[in-house]
Amino acid sequence: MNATIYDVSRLSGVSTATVSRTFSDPDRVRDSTRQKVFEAAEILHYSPNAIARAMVRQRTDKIAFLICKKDATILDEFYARICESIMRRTMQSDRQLVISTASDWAQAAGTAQNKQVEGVILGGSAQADMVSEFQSKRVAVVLVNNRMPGFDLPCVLSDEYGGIRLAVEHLIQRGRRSIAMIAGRFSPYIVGERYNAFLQIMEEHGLDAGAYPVAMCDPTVESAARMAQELLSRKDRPDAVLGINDVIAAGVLKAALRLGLKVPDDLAVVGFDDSTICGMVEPELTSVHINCRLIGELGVDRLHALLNGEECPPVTVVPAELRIRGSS
Amino acid sequence: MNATIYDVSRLSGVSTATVSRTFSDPDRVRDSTRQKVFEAAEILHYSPNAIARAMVRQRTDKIAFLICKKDATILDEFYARICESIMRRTMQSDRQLVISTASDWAQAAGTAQNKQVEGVILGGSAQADMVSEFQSKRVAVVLVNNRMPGFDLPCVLSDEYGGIRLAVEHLIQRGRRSIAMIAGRFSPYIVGERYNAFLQIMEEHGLDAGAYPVAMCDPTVESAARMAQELLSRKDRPDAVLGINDVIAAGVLKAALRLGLKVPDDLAVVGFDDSTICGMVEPELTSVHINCRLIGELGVDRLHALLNGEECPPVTVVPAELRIRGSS
DNA sequence: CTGAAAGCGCTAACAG
DNA sequence: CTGTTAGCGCTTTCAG
Repeated sequence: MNATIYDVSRLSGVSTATVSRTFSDPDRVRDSTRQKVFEAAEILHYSPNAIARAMVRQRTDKIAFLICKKDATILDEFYARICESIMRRTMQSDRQLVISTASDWAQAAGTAQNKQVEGVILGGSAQADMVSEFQSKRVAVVLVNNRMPGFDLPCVLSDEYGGIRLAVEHLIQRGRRSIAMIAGRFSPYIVGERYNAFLQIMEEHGLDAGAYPVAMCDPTVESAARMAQELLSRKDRPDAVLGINDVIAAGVLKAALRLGLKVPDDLAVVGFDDSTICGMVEPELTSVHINCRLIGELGVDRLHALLNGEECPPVTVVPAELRIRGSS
Repeated sequence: MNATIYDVSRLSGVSTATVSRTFSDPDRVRDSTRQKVFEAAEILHYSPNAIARAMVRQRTDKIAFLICKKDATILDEFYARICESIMRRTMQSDRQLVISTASDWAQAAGTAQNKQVEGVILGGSAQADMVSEFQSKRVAVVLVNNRMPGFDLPCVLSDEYGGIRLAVEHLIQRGRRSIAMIAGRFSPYIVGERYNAFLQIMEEHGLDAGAYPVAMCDPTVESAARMAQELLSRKDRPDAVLGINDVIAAGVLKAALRLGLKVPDDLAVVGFDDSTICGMVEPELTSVHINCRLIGELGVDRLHALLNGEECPPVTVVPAELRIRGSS
């Protein structure tokens, strides 16, 4: 069916070994030979059979992106963005990508698919035992948007702290002084980072971060709206609310609307993630933008480095930006 | 490193051929033999090497999901949903999935990756020449959310017509009579279906679908908002607007808010797709729900059928549902 | 720099 | 129902 190395060998008049070398390491054959081989290959539409190659090399050049998250996975816009970037970047390399959920993956453990993977990018709140298992099977691991103390893994993070700083300082600059934060049950790492950053930066500016209880609601708009409605009904209501992400912030916007508060006059609202939601609501939502494309690319690059035995920085932090819109 | 078929053969005392049979078609060996083999395999942690198998079988069991869309791909929630379902379904089978964009794919044509795929699910507005090319390479093709007259391909569609009917009849039931539609430059197939359905169903109910120009805006909220603002400023403004999808409907909601119109009292708004947006806006958006999970699963099933040489219905239509919320 | 030859792990006739 | 045997297409020593 498809041309094989034998066909090329015959047509070009060199041995199959030389054809093989020509394709896997062109510098190891003489110029003129290389040319002959490539010409023959061209004519025959030959390109190496990856399966046969994988078999003899005992390598698959296959990596995986696992989203460690119970509910919505790729449906979470944030992961969808990272995923897209990882897809693109991997396509450019000569490695192959399989995308899956941590739970699906664990379930299918022992599958051929599963065993062929030489490296994984773990997104979200990966479990330590999962990482240990990969390491014991000598599968390279890179963490994205998470870190795991005690493990020697490269990780790629967005600057949560810096993002919160941008948001808080923006609100302060707009004259807001009583700023509340509403958090939600998302990835513990993310919540921890953003929440601590909030406390720290408020304090730094001499503001009382403890003036309002930092509410921990379910990660849904409705839950956030209810919580916000309560918060905004207090006589000492805040003049600004920082949502730990855009969904929460959208809930705050809803609450404001229901209570007849004008945004941003009576209340400024800022979100985090800069997702599509921001443009859908009225007024549009100010939010901290995370460079998901870059995170994805760096994740792939780190994994490739690891797989190629190259040096690899343990932590990479991607800067955040503030996108100012109508809500503040 | 890993146990091979030889190890199992030796430990269980049968030939490698029998071990092979035991794994690829258990019914073809005697009960007692099968047991012996599985026991030995268990002990050795053996499982067939997919690469070696692929090599001799000359099959890869690899399929692809290609999203045919210029801009946002997996970032489009609709495709993300279908994609997720396809991922899950494929995981359950013994085939492997690669996900890509039509453009990325075309660009990387001739790659090993690319050549290994035995079947593709094409989502969105696939080009005829792409399909022809696949067919000429004897790659099985299934269409999802699109159809291509003149090609003999199974396709899985959602019931656009039925969805629009649900939406329009719901509005009529709510007492609305002057209903306008706002469309946008999305996939020509989708726009065509939904638009024609609108005209037809309006007429069926003796309503004038031509009372308002069916606007064709850019597929962004802002563009929709502008268009809606114009439409809603007419002295004979409609009492209901049907957005061709949720983004457009969100734009209508924005316009209403800006003009001080009360939704749903002054204006009912209905969207299509039932995306996350629906819950983010205030009031929440009534929308036509599409069963993306089912579409994805059926897509995979059809492709598997094709690949297995089984009979396969040419067209499968998945019913739509209306999710009624505050905006109507 | 190039060639000959020995597999990688598995399956598929073909016999028995 | 089971064993023997000949490869699948490629890489990689080891010689030359």
